[in-house]
Amino acid sequence: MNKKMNLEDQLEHVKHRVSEQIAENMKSYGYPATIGRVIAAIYYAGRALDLDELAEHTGMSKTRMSQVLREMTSYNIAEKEFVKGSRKDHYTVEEDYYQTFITLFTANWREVTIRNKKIEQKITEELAEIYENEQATPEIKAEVEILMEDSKASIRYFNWIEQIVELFDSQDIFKYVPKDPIDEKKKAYRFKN
Amino acid sequence: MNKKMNLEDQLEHVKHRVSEQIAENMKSYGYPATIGRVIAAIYYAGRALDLDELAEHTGMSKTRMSQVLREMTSYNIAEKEFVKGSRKDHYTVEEDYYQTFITLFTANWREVTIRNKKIEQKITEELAEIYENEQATPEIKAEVEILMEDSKASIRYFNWIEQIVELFDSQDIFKYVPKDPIDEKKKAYRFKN
DNA sequence: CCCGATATACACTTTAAATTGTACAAACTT
DNA sequence: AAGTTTGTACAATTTAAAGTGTATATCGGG
Repeated sequence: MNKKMNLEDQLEHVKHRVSEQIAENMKSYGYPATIGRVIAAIYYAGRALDLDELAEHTGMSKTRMSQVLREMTSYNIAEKEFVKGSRKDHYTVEEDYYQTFITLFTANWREVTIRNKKIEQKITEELAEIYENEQATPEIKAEVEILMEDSKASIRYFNWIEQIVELFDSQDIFKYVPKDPIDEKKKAYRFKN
Repeated sequence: MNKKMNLEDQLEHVKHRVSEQIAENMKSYGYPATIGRVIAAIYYAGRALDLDELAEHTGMSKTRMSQVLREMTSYNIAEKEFVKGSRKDHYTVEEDYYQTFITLFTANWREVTIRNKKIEQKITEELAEIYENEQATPEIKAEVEILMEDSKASIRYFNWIEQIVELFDSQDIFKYVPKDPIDEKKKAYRFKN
């Protein structure tokens, strides 16, 4: 630790570290790190920021900010906020950690289930076609039946995933794994600013 | 769909599609797609495979197989199985979808909590140091206090994540979101082969 | 103790994802 | 209507991740 740093710089250093930490966590969620930097920037600013300000704070191009904020709004972890007298789009972000987890987790897995159910649909059709082909030998038919079973098992699994998603999305998860009581309280005045 | 394909080829085509589907899903879990191809290869083979066989089935290099299987064993979704009369390492994989989800989910989030708790530790120390510096003005101290609160909130959140991990790892999740009854039954004779 | 077989270390190549810069369209100002 | 300001499309570049090939250490069998 550089002892010559003044206290303001040390504070900035801490904030930067937190920002990188959130960025890294976004990667673990399966999303671009830049999302984390944007969240940190807006959080520390304490107000909605526009694309130029975000580019400034993150040290990235405005183009990238545009891309990332679009992605974030699509997941509902950022939203535009009207600012009087300004033509620029200003963005706020979800600041509740629990909610961000839930939102990103569910967005990811919803996508997965939709994709997989579509594929299973196609596979089922393809298998039925093979099965009904008059050239199908008993051996072939037996193998088709196994693959059909696999497909059904896969669908059952994705139904379970859907229910998991629903468990989080509905907030019911907190019934089984409660938030820390302190955070429970905070919710009450979260929108005071 | 190419009508000239014979039925065996059509079956292979379905299997290949499933393999790619699992591969794609691994990416959504945040792991390399190749893991999915390895799982599919071993599943369809119906027995433990060695690195050369896996390279053959996946069309990839043996080196890559070595890397991926090491990664998989580290997550406990693959394990070596002794095969009499062979010097090669043979691998089996976890075939239960639910369990694979749980294993990969918990591996990922455990890593995240460990990493973040370490960082919060450092940040707390750094903030304490700033706070106790005799040059710290009241404004600085006030800001440190806010950052300290943030840090504590972060730790509370990661404690919650740890509990979520435990919920899955302990299989308690199935109490709240049960498996499909059919899969529940299957468990009983899963190890018959 | 040497030989062939195996897995992997390591440096390199390829592929995919993140990021940028330029150009332009839409909306606003005068 | 000409001139700004803003956001973003699109192609190009950079960076990071996945994958390969050669070289080598390790092990078991003769």
